[in-house]
Amino acid sequence: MSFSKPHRSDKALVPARHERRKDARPGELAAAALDLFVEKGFAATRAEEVARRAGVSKGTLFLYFNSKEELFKAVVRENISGGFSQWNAEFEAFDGSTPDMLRHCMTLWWQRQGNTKVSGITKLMLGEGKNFPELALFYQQEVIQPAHLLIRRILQRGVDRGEFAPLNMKYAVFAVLAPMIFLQLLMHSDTACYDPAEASELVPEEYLASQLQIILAGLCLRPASPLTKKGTPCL
Amino acid sequence: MSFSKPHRSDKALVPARHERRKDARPGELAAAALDLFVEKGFAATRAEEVARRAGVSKGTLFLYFNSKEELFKAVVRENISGGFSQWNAEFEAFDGSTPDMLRHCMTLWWQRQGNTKVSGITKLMLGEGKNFPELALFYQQEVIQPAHLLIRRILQRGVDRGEFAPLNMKYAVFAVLAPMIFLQLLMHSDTACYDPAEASELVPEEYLASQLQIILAGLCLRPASPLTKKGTPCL
Amino acid sequence: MSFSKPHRSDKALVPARHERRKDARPGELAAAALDLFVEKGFAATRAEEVARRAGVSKGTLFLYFNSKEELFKAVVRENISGGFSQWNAEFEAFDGSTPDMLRHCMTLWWQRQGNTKVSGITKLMLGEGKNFPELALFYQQEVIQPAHLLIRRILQRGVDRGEFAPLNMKYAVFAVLAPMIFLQLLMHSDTACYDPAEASELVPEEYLASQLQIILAGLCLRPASPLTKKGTPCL
Amino acid sequence: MSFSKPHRSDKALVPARHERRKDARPGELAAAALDLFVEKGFAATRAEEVARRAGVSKGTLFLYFNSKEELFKAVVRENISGGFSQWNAEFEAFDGSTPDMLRHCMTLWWQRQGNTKVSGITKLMLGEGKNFPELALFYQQEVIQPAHLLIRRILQRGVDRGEFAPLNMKYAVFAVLAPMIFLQLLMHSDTACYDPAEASELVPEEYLASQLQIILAGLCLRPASPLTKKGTPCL
DNA sequence: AATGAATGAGAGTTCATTCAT
DNA sequence: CATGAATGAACTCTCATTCAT
Repeated sequence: MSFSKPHRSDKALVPARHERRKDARPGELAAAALDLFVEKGFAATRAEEVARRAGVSKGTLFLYFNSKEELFKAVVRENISGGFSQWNAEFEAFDGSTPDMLRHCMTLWWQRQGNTKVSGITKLMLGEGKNFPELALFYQQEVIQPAHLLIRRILQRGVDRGEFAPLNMKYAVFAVLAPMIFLQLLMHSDTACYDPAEASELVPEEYLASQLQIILAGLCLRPASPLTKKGTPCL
Repeated sequence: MSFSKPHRSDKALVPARHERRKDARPGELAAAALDLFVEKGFAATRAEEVARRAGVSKGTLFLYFNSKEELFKAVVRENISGGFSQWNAEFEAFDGSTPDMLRHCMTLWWQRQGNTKVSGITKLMLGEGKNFPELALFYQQEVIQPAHLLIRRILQRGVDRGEFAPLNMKYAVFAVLAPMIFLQLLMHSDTACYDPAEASELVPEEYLASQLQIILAGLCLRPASPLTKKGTPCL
Repeated sequence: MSFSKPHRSDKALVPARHERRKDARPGELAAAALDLFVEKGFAATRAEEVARRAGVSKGTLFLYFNSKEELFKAVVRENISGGFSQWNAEFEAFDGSTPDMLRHCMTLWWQRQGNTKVSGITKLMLGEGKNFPELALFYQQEVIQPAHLLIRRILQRGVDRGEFAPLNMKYAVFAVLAPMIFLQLLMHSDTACYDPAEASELVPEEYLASQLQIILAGLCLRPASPLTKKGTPCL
Repeated sequence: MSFSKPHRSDKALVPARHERRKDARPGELAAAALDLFVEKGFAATRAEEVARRAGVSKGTLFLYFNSKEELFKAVVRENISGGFSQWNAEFEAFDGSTPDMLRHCMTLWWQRQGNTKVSGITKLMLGEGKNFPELALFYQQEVIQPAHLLIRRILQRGVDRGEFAPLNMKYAVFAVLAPMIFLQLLMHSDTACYDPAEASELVPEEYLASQLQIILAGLCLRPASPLTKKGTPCL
């Protein structure tokens, strides 16, 4: 660390105004893109508008991102997949009970992502993924899989520590994910799908808590329930 | 009669090909449009492809529908809003308990619509509604409002017959709707959002049953629960 | 004449209803076409609308006229060029002075054509002729040339009878035609070009009379006037 | 300085090709559009052809003008309505007699506009105005009204200075305008309406002069003439 | 590095004309 | 004869992407 080349670190310490702009550009563009992708979707967002909102010209956008799809990937990396190392670190560091961990994660997730523009990306992928196979694949690898893995690790921890009964993992992961996805959709479905007045009746934090309670209730030895596939001893 | 040569008078019974096509066209086009709208979304579906899939030329499509938006409206009318009169008739005719009615409706809905291409329309509106305000308004009026009304009538019946406790209707309606919407989304989110293998773990019928059970459990006098807003005596 | 074949003449005497329609069709179509051509121009008039206004289907129109251009030609023939034989006959029969003849012709023309939908055809050709060379040629041959010829004959009669001085014919013909054309344009220039209130100030009959008076005043030996090209002894 | 190599600082003086084009484009496009509108009319002129004639691609046209109608408006502004401030300034500055002013204006108008492609716009509006109501309205406001106002001011000046008798303004304005409009039509009616050979017989300058003479003759107290409506004391 | 003018493939839509019935 | 369903070329306008400056 202390032996890094001087030039780069000089710049890092006292960047010229011009330089600072330059370094900031990709982030500013990705931020503008996030806004617009969430607002209009991927296909309906025009590259020029992203650039304008970031205060640069259309050409500059393509200077930093080779295509609209690359821009989208950057948005995902910066806002979602980039966070998994922290999530995983937090997982390692946590030392309470697994039900507490699950509750804690859910709360953090809600604050960091669910209750944020970022949740619009989930909705976007749901709606447009099929039309942009490369993005779908990217999202699978960068978001879906790490997320599933993380949840799986949490659940497995509960099983390993004897807090949870043995689980049909695929199903259990999904049970955790479902209410999160649903909430994200709800948050971005203004006039299109619900009378906003009615949609706003649902208090997200309470909804998450109740769903979590139900899930946790299912994470112990019980006879078959409607939530359980025939034959699976437990969630 | 059955062995007579085809007369002109048979025309009424077996319309000439020319005429039969004419009557069939709108339906064929709407069917092709449903397929493609569900597959690609509204904006990404090209009019010409709808026509081609219906076996006609681009011009023919516009012979029957003045615009792509009108085509979409026809798809909605034909597949969703047109069915509300039947739903309402069935509501009137039913004479079991209201919990039974709710279960019955859910089952029927799943067979008729949820477990069908039609459910893709819900997803489509969720994703693209904001970009097509006229369609969003149409969908609100033709689908959302009648659906909400129907559910509300069912719940109110339960209250009126003393089966359910007094309800905060807006919230209760939404509680019924939420799992239905979620399922529809799930069904049309192939590679985009979940490892299909995992998504398929969820058995829709069981999911619906379990959600219904939870809802029904909430439909009687109880103290405040996480599902209940502060102060509301019941779901 | 008396020996003509019976079949055709039977039909001519007592045409079946069906037949009568059939014979009337071309005229009805041409009449509808005249209305619409005058109202919207040639290019902007849709074949289907002509058919609808004539109470037949689009296909029927093309049964009687091979193309929109042929339809236009029929309109011209029926309403303009077909009248030249009568004009010429009247020319032969007239036996007053030539100035009187000119006045008489102008008046008749105003009643028969100028003050009529037909005048819209002149405007139409002026505006769209260049875009439809075949129609332009047809109109030249069927309308412009006969009209010029007729006027020329009238003027020549005046010269021959010693009523007019020798004329530079091309120019003189044009002097007669100009106010007629101008009036026709004015009649079909609603809101597009003049405040209708103002345009209506001009009384066509008086305008024609005054122009005629000026022209007639020019039809005798005089020194060069502004209306005369340098060197031409007279109009 | 004149022999120095081109520096960057020369840029302001001799803008780079790239930039010069940008400033020039709208004008080039409007010029090409003027040519084609006059040649073929508004509806029959294809956007792509305008672009091609201006040496750019279809997309470039719409970079500068939001629609074909906006392009037309720009043509009108650039070639006609933009000139009214100069006309009005010249009106203020002129200090000869009003008949002289009228003659002078007519001459200038002929040089600047009548004897120019621009006169084709008048013909175009006459022919197509009804089919493009928004353009008709624009033309009314930007051309017809200012033109009428200007002529009215000239005539009123004559009245105020005692050179002309009191006038029925609406009618008088129109008397001045009529020959101007007629000439413009004539100039753009090649093969469509007249044997070009014949049309060319009319010498525009002489035609204008003669018409002006007639009008001026009418601008003094006289008993009713054919040019005067019954009851109006003067033109 | 940054610009923004330029491109051109394609989208929805229109309409004269054809032809099976 | 009459129909009107069907066609497909043509039109205006959009936008991701390129590239000269």
